[in-house]
Amino acid sequence: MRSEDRRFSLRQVAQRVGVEPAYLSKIEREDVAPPSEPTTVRLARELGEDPDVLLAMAGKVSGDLQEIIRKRPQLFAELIRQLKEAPDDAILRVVREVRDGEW
Amino acid sequence: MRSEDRRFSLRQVAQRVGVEPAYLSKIEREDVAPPSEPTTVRLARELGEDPDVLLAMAGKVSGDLQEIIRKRPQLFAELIRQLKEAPDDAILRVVREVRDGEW
DNA sequence: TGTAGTGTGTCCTATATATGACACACTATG
DNA sequence: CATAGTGTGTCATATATAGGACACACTACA
Repeated sequence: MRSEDRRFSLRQVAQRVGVEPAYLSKIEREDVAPPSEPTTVRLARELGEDPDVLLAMAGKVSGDLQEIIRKRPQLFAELIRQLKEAPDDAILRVVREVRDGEW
Repeated sequence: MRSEDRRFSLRQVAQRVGVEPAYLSKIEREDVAPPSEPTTVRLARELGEDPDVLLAMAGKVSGDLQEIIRKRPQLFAELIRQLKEAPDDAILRVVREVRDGEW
Protein backbone atom coordinates (compact mmCIF):
# COMPACT_ATOMS: atom_id res chain seq x y z
CA MET A 1 0.00 0.00 0.00
CA ARG A 2 1.38 3.36 -1.02
CA SER A 3 0.23 5.19 2.09
CA GLU A 4 2.48 2.90 4.12
CA ASP A 5 5.52 3.32 1.91
CA ARG A 6 5.03 7.04 1.99
CA ARG A 7 5.88 7.15 5.63
CA PHE A 8 9.39 6.18 4.68
CA SER A 9 9.93 8.66 1.90
CA LEU A 10 13.02 10.79 2.26
CA ARG A 11 11.04 13.87 3.11
CA GLN A 12 8.85 12.22 5.69
CA VAL A 13 11.72 10.56 7.47
CA ALA A 14 13.78 13.72 7.19
CA GLN A 15 11.03 15.74 8.77
CA ARG A 16 10.60 13.31 11.65
CA VAL A 17 14.34 13.19 12.20
CA GLY A 18 14.54 16.95 11.92
CA VAL A 19 16.89 17.45 9.00
CA GLU A 20 16.57 18.70 5.45
CA PRO A 21 15.60 16.05 2.88
CA ALA A 22 18.56 16.94 0.70
CA TYR A 23 20.86 16.35 3.64
CA LEU A 24 19.30 13.00 4.45
CA SER A 25 19.65 11.98 0.83
CA LYS A 26 23.37 12.66 0.97
CA ILE A 27 23.72 10.83 4.27
CA GLU A 28 22.12 7.72 2.83
CA ARG A 29 24.40 7.73 -0.15
CA GLU A 30 27.38 8.59 2.03
CA ASP A 31 27.90 11.66 -0.06
CA VAL A 32 28.68 13.62 3.10
CA ALA A 33 30.39 12.88 6.36
CA PRO A 34 28.20 10.98 8.81
CA PRO A 35 25.88 13.17 10.87
CA SER A 36 26.47 14.16 14.47
CA GLU A 37 25.73 11.75 17.28
CA PRO A 38 22.32 13.24 18.18
CA THR A 39 21.19 13.17 14.57
CA THR A 40 22.49 9.65 14.08
CA VAL A 41 20.63 8.45 17.14
CA ARG A 42 17.36 10.10 16.10
CA LEU A 43 17.74 8.55 12.68
CA ALA A 44 18.40 5.13 14.14
CA ARG A 45 15.31 5.36 16.31
CA GLU A 46 13.24 6.42 13.34
CA LEU A 47 14.48 3.49 11.32
CA GLY A 48 14.27 0.98 14.13
CA GLU A 49 17.99 0.35 14.06
CA ASP A 50 20.38 -0.02 16.97
CA PRO A 51 21.90 3.42 17.66
CA ASP A 52 25.23 1.87 18.65
CA VAL A 53 25.42 0.10 15.32
CA LEU A 54 24.60 3.20 13.30
CA LEU A 55 27.08 5.21 15.33
CA ALA A 56 29.71 2.58 14.65
CA MET A 57 28.99 2.84 10.94
CA ALA A 58 29.43 6.57 11.35
CA GLY A 59 32.86 5.91 12.85
CA LYS A 60 31.74 7.00 16.28
CA VAL A 61 31.25 5.60 19.74
CA SER A 62 28.28 6.67 21.82
CA GLY A 63 29.03 9.51 24.18
CA ASP A 64 27.68 7.69 27.20
CA LEU A 65 30.07 4.80 26.62
CA GLN A 66 32.94 7.22 26.28
CA GLU A 67 32.00 8.82 29.54
CA ILE A 68 31.97 5.49 31.33
CA ILE A 69 35.44 4.74 29.97
CA ARG A 70 36.78 8.18 30.81
CA LYS A 71 35.89 7.78 34.44
CA ARG A 72 38.25 4.81 34.80
CA PRO A 73 40.51 5.04 31.77
CA GLN A 74 43.18 2.57 32.76
CA LEU A 75 40.82 -0.14 33.84
CA PHE A 76 38.63 0.04 30.77
CA ALA A 77 41.54 0.54 28.40
CA GLU A 78 43.14 -2.65 29.62
CA LEU A 79 39.89 -4.58 29.52
CA ILE A 80 38.96 -3.49 26.03
CA ARG A 81 42.41 -4.08 24.56
CA GLN A 82 42.38 -7.44 26.24
CA LEU A 83 39.15 -8.28 24.47
CA LYS A 84 40.28 -7.06 21.08
CA GLU A 85 40.93 -10.49 19.68
CA ALA A 86 38.49 -12.44 21.81
CA PRO A 87 35.75 -14.29 19.97
CA ASP A 88 32.20 -12.98 20.29
CA ASP A 89 31.02 -15.74 22.56
CA ALA A 90 33.85 -15.16 25.00
CA ILE A 91 32.75 -11.55 25.35
CA LEU A 92 29.16 -12.62 25.67
CA ARG A 93 30.14 -14.99 28.44
CA VAL A 94 31.78 -12.12 30.27
CA VAL A 95 28.69 -9.98 29.80
CA ARG A 96 26.45 -12.64 31.32
CA GLU A 97 28.89 -13.36 34.06
CA VAL A 98 28.94 -9.72 35.02
CA ARG A 99 25.18 -9.42 34.75
CA ASP A 100 24.57 -12.37 37.05
CA GLY A 101 27.74 -11.76 39.03
CA GLU A 102 27.84 -11.02 42.69
CA TRP A 103 30.14 -8.21 43.71
CA MET B 1 70.66 20.81 39.65
CA ARG B 2 69.41 23.45 37.28
CA SER B 3 70.46 21.64 34.15
CA GLU B 4 68.04 18.86 35.11
CA ASP B 5 65.12 21.19 35.80
CA ARG B 6 65.76 22.93 32.54
CA ARG B 7 64.78 19.85 30.64
CA PHE B 8 61.25 20.40 31.87
CA SER B 9 60.93 24.05 31.07
CA LEU B 10 57.93 24.95 28.96
CA ARG B 11 60.01 25.60 25.89
CA GLN B 12 62.05 22.43 26.13
CA VAL B 13 59.05 20.23 26.64
CA ALA B 14 57.14 22.11 23.96
CA GLN B 15 59.94 21.56 21.51
CA ARG B 16 60.15 17.86 22.23
CA VAL B 17 56.40 17.52 21.97
CA GLY B 18 56.38 19.59 18.83
CA VAL B 19 54.15 22.50 19.74
CA GLU B 20 54.64 26.18 20.41
CA PRO B 21 55.59 27.08 24.00
CA ALA B 22 52.73 29.58 24.24
CA TYR B 23 50.29 26.85 23.26
CA LEU B 24 51.68 24.42 25.81
CA SER B 25 51.41 27.10 28.47
CA LYS B 26 47.71 27.50 27.74
CA ILE B 27 47.18 23.76 27.70
CA GLU B 28 48.69 23.41 31.14
CA ARG B 29 46.51 26.14 32.55
CA GLU B 30 43.50 24.80 30.64
CA ASP B 31 43.20 28.15 28.99
CA VAL B 32 42.40 26.42 25.71
CA ALA B 33 40.54 23.31 24.72
CA PRO B 34 42.54 20.13 25.23
CA PRO B 35 44.88 19.29 22.36
CA SER B 36 44.23 16.67 19.71
CA GLU B 37 44.77 13.01 20.45
CA PRO B 38 48.20 12.79 18.79
CA THR B 39 49.46 15.83 20.65
CA THR B 40 48.02 14.60 23.93
CA VAL B 41 49.72 11.25 23.51
CA ARG B 42 53.09 12.79 22.66
CA LEU B 43 52.75 15.03 25.68
CA ALA B 44 51.88 12.11 27.94
CA ARG B 45 54.91 10.16 26.73
CA GLU B 46 57.13 13.16 27.31
CA LEU B 47 55.83 13.55 30.85
CA GLY B 48 55.83 9.87 31.66
CA GLU B 49 52.07 9.83 32.15
CA ASP B 50 49.58 7.25 30.97
CA PRO B 51 48.19 8.42 27.61
CA ASP B 52 44.77 6.95 28.39
CA VAL B 53 44.58 9.00 31.55
CA LEU B 54 45.62 12.23 29.89
CA LEU B 55 43.18 11.57 27.06
CA ALA B 56 40.45 11.01 29.62
CA MET B 57 41.29 14.32 31.23
CA ALA B 58 41.00 15.82 27.77
CA GLY B 59 37.51 14.37 27.52
CA LYS B 60 38.58 11.86 24.92
CA VAL B 61 38.90 8.13 24.44
CA SER B 62 41.84 6.70 22.59
CA GLY B 63 41.15 6.07 18.93
CA ASP B 64 42.36 2.48 19.06
CA LEU B 65 39.85 1.68 21.81
CA GLN B 66 37.10 3.28 19.78
CA GLU B 67 38.04 1.19 16.82
CA ILE B 68 37.86 -2.00 18.83
CA ILE B 69 34.41 -1.03 20.06
CA ARG B 70 33.20 -0.02 16.62
CA LYS B 71 33.98 -3.43 15.21
CA ARG B 72 31.49 -5.06 17.56
CA PRO B 73 29.32 -2.21 18.78
CA GLN B 74 26.52 -4.17 20.37
CA LEU B 75 28.73 -6.54 22.28
CA PHE B 76 30.99 -3.88 23.68
CA ALA B 77 28.16 -1.45 24.33
CA GLU B 78 26.41 -3.99 26.47
CA LEU B 79 29.56 -4.99 28.29
CA ILE B 80 30.64 -1.46 29.08
CA ARG B 81 27.19 -0.30 30.22
CA GLN B 82 27.04 -3.41 32.33
CA LEU B 83 30.28 -2.44 34.02
CA LYS B 84 29.30 1.16 34.57
CA GLU B 85 28.51 0.72 38.25
CA ALA B 86 30.83 -2.18 38.95
CA PRO B 87 33.55 -1.60 41.53
CA ASP B 88 37.13 -1.39 40.33
CA ASP B 89 38.15 -4.76 41.65
CA ALA B 90 35.28 -6.49 39.89
CA ILE B 91 36.51 -5.09 36.59
CA LEU B 92 40.05 -6.05 37.46
CA ARG B 93 38.90 -9.55 38.13
CA VAL B 94 37.34 -9.70 34.71
CA VAL B 95 40.53 -8.36 33.14
CA ARG B 96 42.61 -11.08 34.76
CA GLU B 97 40.08 -13.72 33.99
CA VAL B 98 40.17 -12.77 30.35
CA ARG B 99 43.93 -12.55 30.30
CA ASP B 100 44.37 -15.99 31.77
CA GLY B 101 41.19 -17.27 30.19
CA GLU B 102 40.97 -20.17 27.84
CA TRP B 103 38.84 -19.58 24.78
C1' DT C 1 -1.44 16.36 -19.37
C1' DG C 2 -0.88 18.92 -15.35
C1' DT C 3 0.25 18.53 -10.55
C1' DA C 4 2.09 16.51 -6.36
C1' DG C 5 5.65 14.05 -4.63
C1' DT C 6 10.35 11.85 -5.24
C1' DG C 7 15.44 11.97 -4.87
C1' DT C 8 19.53 14.74 -5.93
C1' DG C 9 23.21 18.30 -7.33
C1' DT C 10 25.31 22.77 -6.22
C1' DC C 11 26.36 26.37 -3.34
C1' DC C 12 26.59 28.41 0.99
C1' DT C 13 27.49 29.04 6.01
C1' DA C 14 28.00 28.85 11.03
C1' DT C 15 30.52 26.90 14.65
C1' DA C 16 34.12 24.15 16.58
C1' DT C 17 38.76 22.40 16.60
C1' DA C 18 43.58 22.79 16.83
C1' DT C 19 47.21 25.41 16.59
C1' DG C 20 50.84 29.24 15.30
C1' DA C 21 53.09 33.92 15.64
C1' DC C 22 54.79 37.40 18.27
C1' DA C 23 55.40 40.60 21.66
C1' DC C 24 55.83 41.36 26.53
C1' DA C 25 57.01 41.44 31.40
C1' DC C 26 59.46 39.09 34.82
C1' DT C 27 63.60 36.54 36.98
C1' DA C 28 68.04 34.84 37.71
C1' DT C 29 72.67 34.99 36.85
C1' DG C 30 77.23 35.95 35.14
C1' DC D 1 73.23 45.74 34.85
C1' DA D 2 72.82 43.37 30.61
C1' DT D 3 71.26 39.18 28.79
C1' DA D 4 69.36 34.64 28.44
C1' DG D 5 65.59 32.17 29.66
C1' DT D 6 60.91 31.93 31.82
C1' DG D 7 55.80 31.89 31.36
C1' DT D 8 51.83 34.38 29.34
C1' DG D 9 48.38 37.53 26.82
C1' DT D 10 46.48 38.79 22.33
C1' DC D 11 45.45 38.02 17.77
C1' DA D 12 45.10 35.33 13.80
C1' DT D 13 44.12 31.25 10.98
C1' DA D 14 43.52 26.81 8.70
C1' DT D 15 40.75 22.86 8.57
C1' DA D 16 36.97 20.07 9.97
C1' DT D 17 32.25 19.48 11.32
C1' DA D 18 27.41 19.78 10.65
C1' DG D 19 23.96 21.17 8.22
C1' DG D 20 20.51 24.55 5.46
C1' DA D 21 18.55 26.60 1.00
C1' DC D 22 17.02 26.08 -3.34
C1' DA D 23 16.46 24.66 -7.80
C1' DC D 24 15.98 20.80 -10.83
C1' DA D 25 14.70 16.58 -13.25
C1' DC D 26 12.04 12.60 -12.98
C1' DT D 27 7.79 9.66 -11.94
C1' DA D 28 3.08 8.50 -10.85
C1' DC D 29 -1.33 9.39 -10.99
C1' DA D 30 -5.79 11.83 -11.40
